Amino acid sequence: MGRGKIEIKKIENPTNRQVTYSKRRVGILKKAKELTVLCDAQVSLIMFSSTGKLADYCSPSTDIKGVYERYQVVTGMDLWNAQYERMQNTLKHLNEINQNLRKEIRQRKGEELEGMEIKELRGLEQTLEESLRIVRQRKLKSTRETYRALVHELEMKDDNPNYAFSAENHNRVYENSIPMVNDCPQMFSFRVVQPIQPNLLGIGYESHDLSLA
Amino acid sequence: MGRGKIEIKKIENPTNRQVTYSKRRVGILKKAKELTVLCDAQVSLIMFSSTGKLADYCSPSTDIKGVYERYQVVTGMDLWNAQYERMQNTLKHLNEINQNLRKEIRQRKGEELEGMEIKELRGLEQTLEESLRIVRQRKLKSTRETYRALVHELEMKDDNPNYAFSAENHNRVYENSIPMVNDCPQMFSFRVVQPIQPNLLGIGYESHDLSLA
DNA sequence: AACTATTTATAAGA
DNA sequence: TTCTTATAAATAGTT
Repeated sequence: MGRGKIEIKKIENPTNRQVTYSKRRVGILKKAKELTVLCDAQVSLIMFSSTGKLADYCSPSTDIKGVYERYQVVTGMDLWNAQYERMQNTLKHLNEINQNLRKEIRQRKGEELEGMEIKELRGLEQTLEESLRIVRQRKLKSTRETYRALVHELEMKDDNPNYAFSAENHNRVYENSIPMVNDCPQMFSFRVVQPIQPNLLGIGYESHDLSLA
Repeated sequence: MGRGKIEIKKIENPTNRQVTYSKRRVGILKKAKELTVLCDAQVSLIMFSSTGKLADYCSPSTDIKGVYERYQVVTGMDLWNAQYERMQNTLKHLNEINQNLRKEIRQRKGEELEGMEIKELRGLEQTLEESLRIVRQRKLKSTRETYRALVHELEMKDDNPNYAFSAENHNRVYENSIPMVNDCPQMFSFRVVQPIQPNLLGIGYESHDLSLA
């Protein structure tokens, strides 16, 4: 496409080469843009001249990073460094650990006991018994403290008739946190931490029966 | 350059668009190759069709990785950070999940009950009771099965005096499944499963007391 | 950088 | 898809 046909081989004259590069660079960039628009394609074109000058084009729907990432996904090519691989391994490892933790929880819930030997079952039974003992102890302690707080409050009311023990007050006091006049209040303040993914991070001990013990 | 001039805008007819893409893809690839050869340039061309199909060219003097590294050097752009940050977030997230799973396990063990409200304690108590019930049921089932196996073996011995009830035989039969003649755990071998990373992956129900139940 | 003869790319049709 | 072909577009050599 010119005054004469040329052979496709390196142009030895540097000036001619540079001139041809300039012309063709414009041409191919135009082609890339047209392809993007006409055909709704994603195109990334990067060129370095023999003198090292950079010219590039990238479809507006994305950027170099995006194209690069997509390219590596499609080709499965490892474009990233050792650090990336290390991170992937860590990621994989953490996932395995989490799977195992989930399994332990399921077993502690009495699910998925099929593969367990009797010795393991006995060990699990013992830890559950111990846990239950501790939790009951704790619950008892909590209950006693709440009771003491209530008694204390009633005593204050008796001692001081001006003390407002209204229904509102009562509700407010017992609704979320229970102030311990003579004990540790932080025990009852419960901060709800918003999990990033509730279904993954949540810890729930669903109460089967909410009536008082 | 065709039977008629076309406007450079998206070709709405999908078939035409695909056909044009195919033709122009060939054309631009040819241009890229020619530019490489004629002008001794480094060219990287990556194209995704609107259907997601990849086509690419890269000068033989380098590869995609090399071109992008060079691009990075010249532009000062960090192509890795986006991906790296995303992975770091995933890592962080997995770690949070991990922490929460560990916390749930600790609480199911009766540890770290300090921050819990009485309602939660009651829920935990109930789930532990339920778990314990299931585990005991399972243990009982295991025990019965082992007992039946033992009885069966003894019957075979009675019926057939030639049946070898040697020490070896005995060990083989009772090595993994546990015969409960009088519920004697230390009698049996305890297989320790080596975790991949003991401190991270192991599931252990450490028996607090190995004396007979 | 412009010009323009010529080659090349490709749009439309088969 | 592939081939054909008229025509548009790109560009080699020139100025």
